[in-house]
Amino acid sequence: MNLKQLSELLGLSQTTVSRALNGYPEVNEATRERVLQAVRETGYRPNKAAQRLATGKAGSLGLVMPTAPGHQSDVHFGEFLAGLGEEAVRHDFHFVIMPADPDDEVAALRRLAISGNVDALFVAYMRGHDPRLPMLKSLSTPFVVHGRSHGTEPDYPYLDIDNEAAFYDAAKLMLQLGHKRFALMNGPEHLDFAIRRKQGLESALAERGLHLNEDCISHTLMTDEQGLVAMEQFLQLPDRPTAILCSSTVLALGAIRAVNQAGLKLGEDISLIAHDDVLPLLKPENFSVPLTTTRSSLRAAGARIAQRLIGTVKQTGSFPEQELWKTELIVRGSTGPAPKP
Amino acid sequence: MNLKQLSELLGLSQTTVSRALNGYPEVNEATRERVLQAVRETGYRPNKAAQRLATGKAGSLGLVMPTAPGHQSDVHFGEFLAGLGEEAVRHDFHFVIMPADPDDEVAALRRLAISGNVDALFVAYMRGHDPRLPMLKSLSTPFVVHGRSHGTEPDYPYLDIDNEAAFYDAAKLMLQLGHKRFALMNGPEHLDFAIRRKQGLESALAERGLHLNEDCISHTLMTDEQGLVAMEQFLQLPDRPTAILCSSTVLALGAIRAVNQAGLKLGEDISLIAHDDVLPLLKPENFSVPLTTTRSSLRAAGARIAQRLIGTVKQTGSFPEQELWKTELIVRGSTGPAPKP
DNA sequence: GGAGGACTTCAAAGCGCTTTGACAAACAAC
DNA sequence: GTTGTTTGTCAAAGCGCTTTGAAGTCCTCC
Repeated sequence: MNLKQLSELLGLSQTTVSRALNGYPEVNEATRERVLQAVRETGYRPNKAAQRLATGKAGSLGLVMPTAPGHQSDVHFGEFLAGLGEEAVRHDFHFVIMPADPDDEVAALRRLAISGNVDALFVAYMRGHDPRLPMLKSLSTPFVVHGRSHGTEPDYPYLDIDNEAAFYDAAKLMLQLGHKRFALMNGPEHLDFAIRRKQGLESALAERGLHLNEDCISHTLMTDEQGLVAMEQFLQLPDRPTAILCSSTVLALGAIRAVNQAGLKLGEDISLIAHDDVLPLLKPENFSVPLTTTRSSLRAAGARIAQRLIGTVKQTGSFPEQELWKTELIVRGSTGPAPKP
Repeated sequence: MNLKQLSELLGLSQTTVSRALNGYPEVNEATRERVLQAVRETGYRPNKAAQRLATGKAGSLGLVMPTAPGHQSDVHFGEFLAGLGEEAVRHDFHFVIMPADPDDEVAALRRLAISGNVDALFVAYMRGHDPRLPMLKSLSTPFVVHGRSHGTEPDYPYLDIDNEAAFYDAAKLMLQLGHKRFALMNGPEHLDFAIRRKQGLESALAERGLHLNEDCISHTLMTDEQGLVAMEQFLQLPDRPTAILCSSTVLALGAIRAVNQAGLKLGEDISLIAHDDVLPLLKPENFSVPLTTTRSSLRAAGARIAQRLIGTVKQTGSFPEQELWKTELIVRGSTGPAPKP
């Protein structure tokens, strides 16, 4: 059943039926009702590809999903997608997800944009000097970045959390508790949030004349295994750190296993603050020792970005181009006074 | 840059350029090379919507993502998507994801299929007597179901794991270890896998003349919190169970917290076997007491389904309509002999 | 020298929708 | 009775691609 058949069935032109369906005012209400009735009876649905072709709008957001045979799937991605979805479902938008090898992201994003399949793009996993930004700016597809790109003029639309402040505050708390020896379990070095969190920690330390030793920084994928390995290494250091900042509750999961295996007590021998993306699976309060965290909901960020993107596409309302969300520092049991030497 | 412009630029007809790009044999190799060169220089990409409209094929798989403001995002979904993606990326397929309220799944799936936006559908979270099956059969869009639907003639294409055998085997192991009092921590009651796993357990018990008490069955969402709650209730039963079968490592996570909090020892006081979907975040070997599991990779299932769907769309090769994968029973530390009374 | 083939290329139709510009019909105003 | 204004409807063009059917060119072979 297509528009032509439907209009023949009704003895109307395609124009009139199309307008009746799309809410145009120049259609007699009685006619519109007849059309709607026929749609209900026949189950007619407009062909999206044709609509897209005719209007240039498709009601869809595009994103690139990094994937590869060996590539670990990322819980953060799923959670973010849930946030996007929550908002998209309200506006009858859908997603076009292009899976791509992480090394091929620029090209994949470009393909997606130019394909004419999406109205707007969402971009994540930002790096320092991210090569996708110049590319995106040269295109006419609207986009919003989750995160920022260190080293690039911040003149693009983004939503980020204040990673630097988050880790600055976390470090401050540790300092107040008397900790002097810090370690940082961070995400991959090239990622923007990792850069900023490190800066946040370092500037808090610098204020007290302290310095972060290279041995006490790990940059790894955000998996619990990597957390375990990194923590094991920290614990073997001659002058082992007592204050750990950790970029994810996922890393913390492994880190805490290492602490337990070493027979140490979290919140006494070792204090730890993790960044909490509010993953449903890893609630900080559910850890055997509840975790002190810097918190910001990934899902809420997803919903907000969807809102901005859809608003832009539909031209309803205007939004700030740049948003920087503060994180909350939530103190629980995993932080305590520095142990006496 | 569109096909018309490109062909004018080259002084060729649209036909020839189109054929050159799509690998048709009736194009002079020299001409094809010229076209390809021009594509490289101009960055031309065909408009997908137009291609879709012209060919009826879009190179996309459709799926419905259950979501709602209060709805917990599901790690299993993300992991499955990763599997689909892994395969899709090889064939330059993408996904169209329609977020939908869980109560609206049938309609959402229908919309997605009829929209003409997808070549094939993937369907999950199967229920007993699933209402989506009759609907799907009435459409002409190819689809593959992950799971099965208890109570429906199995004449539709599916990929499932042998849930019944998995839990039958798990129960057998427990029985051999001398356990007599069983409990089941299952997923939502209406879901197909939950039905079959329960059957598997019950038939193993029946062989020994044992019976599963209603108190000893929980049907909940697969979250760690629900696991905690369910286990707490089991532990308060007057004649508390010693053998727990658990439908997910996520549930097990909470369950084990409850066991620990009760001061009991996993693998001694309580034995537990969980089903392991091979989530990267929850490796059974990383639990403080490594978990005995029935294992089947969700990600592998996703990849396989993508393979089947894409194969069907592209008409390359043929695949079995129905596949039933065996799970592996992997014995680790969480199972031990039944405690002496 | 003309028939038959192989090889290339092209103009035009069509996919299903939206939108432009034209046009009846009905009514109001002069 | 003409003109002007709404109101509701339509035919046709166009979105960017693929594909059909036709046709031009160049060989080969009798």
